[in-house]
Amino acid sequence: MKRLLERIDREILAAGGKRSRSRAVVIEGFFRARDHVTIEELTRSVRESAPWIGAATVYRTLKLLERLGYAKELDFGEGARRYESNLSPHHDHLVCRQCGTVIEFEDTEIENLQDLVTRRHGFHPTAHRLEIYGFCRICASGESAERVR
Amino acid sequence: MKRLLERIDREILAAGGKRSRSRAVVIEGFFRARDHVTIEELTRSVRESAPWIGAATVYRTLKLLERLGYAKELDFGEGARRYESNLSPHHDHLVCRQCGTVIEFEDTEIENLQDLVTRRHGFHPTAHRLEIYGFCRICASGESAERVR
DNA sequence: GAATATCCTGAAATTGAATTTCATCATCAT
DNA sequence: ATGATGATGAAATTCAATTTCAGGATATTC
Repeated sequence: MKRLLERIDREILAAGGKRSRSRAVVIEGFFRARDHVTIEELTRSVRESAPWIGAATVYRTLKLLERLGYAKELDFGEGARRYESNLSPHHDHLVCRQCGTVIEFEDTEIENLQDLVTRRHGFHPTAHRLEIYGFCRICASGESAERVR
Repeated sequence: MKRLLERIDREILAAGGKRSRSRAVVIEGFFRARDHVTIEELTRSVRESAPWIGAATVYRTLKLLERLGYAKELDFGEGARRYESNLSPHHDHLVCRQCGTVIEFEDTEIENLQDLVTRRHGFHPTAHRLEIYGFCRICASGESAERVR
């Protein structure tokens, strides 16, 4: 984690940016937070230890991390976007409409078929999004206790 | 087309709704418009023949069509949502980031693999979205003339 | 270690799509 | 015709996201 933060720091400097206390707190908070956080959730969380931090800074910092390739923006159609760290390999998402749980999965076969489709249309892909919405095992079984989010 | 509009009319009546001139214009405009329109585009278009129609009515009418199963809401991350008619069979989208062209494709193999994935996680799918972003044949070849949208 | 250019900040203002409110009008059932 | 209720357009509101702005912090140059 320390090494990661230092590396990001160096990249920001190399790109003409400067260090800042607030940004450091947000970046570390982001990597420590559970994945798929909203800006609002992350803001609330970093403010516990650094209450002066404004939401605008959190927005700005996550855009920055996205530009540097360390974060990915997600949109599960909830109104607010979510962010995940981009350290783990590519994957897609199962999103439970009841409890909000997000299950990540990886399927190289699907990816291969996607490549076939794009090739068939002479299309040059740069990114894709695949989300499957529905009910997770627990919620589908009716045991659904409470809404997590 | 006439039969379709009449059928929708009947369904609205059956559900306790009433007819209205504005709504009829919007619905017909929607099915006549090219696919994947934004509310703003559709509003502009219906106002050519019915300038009194407000944007709120277009929003409301498309939500209604969605509820009845005749329209689908799309979000290509452009800020504004798009809508497509839900008459043709299920398909996914290739979205060109240069010219905005949307290519529809259908791939039952991908769908099957998706089912496998969900089953593997005990997940009960209700919907999914798969979009591949990149550059269409024309834009990728550099001939890209102008931005259509 | 001062000077300075420039970046970063938090608060507040702004944007823009989407939704809601509200007074009025239109449509359906009787 | 009449009454009940749905639908309308304009305006107000919501809400996430972005931008503005004046002040503060940080790197760089000497």
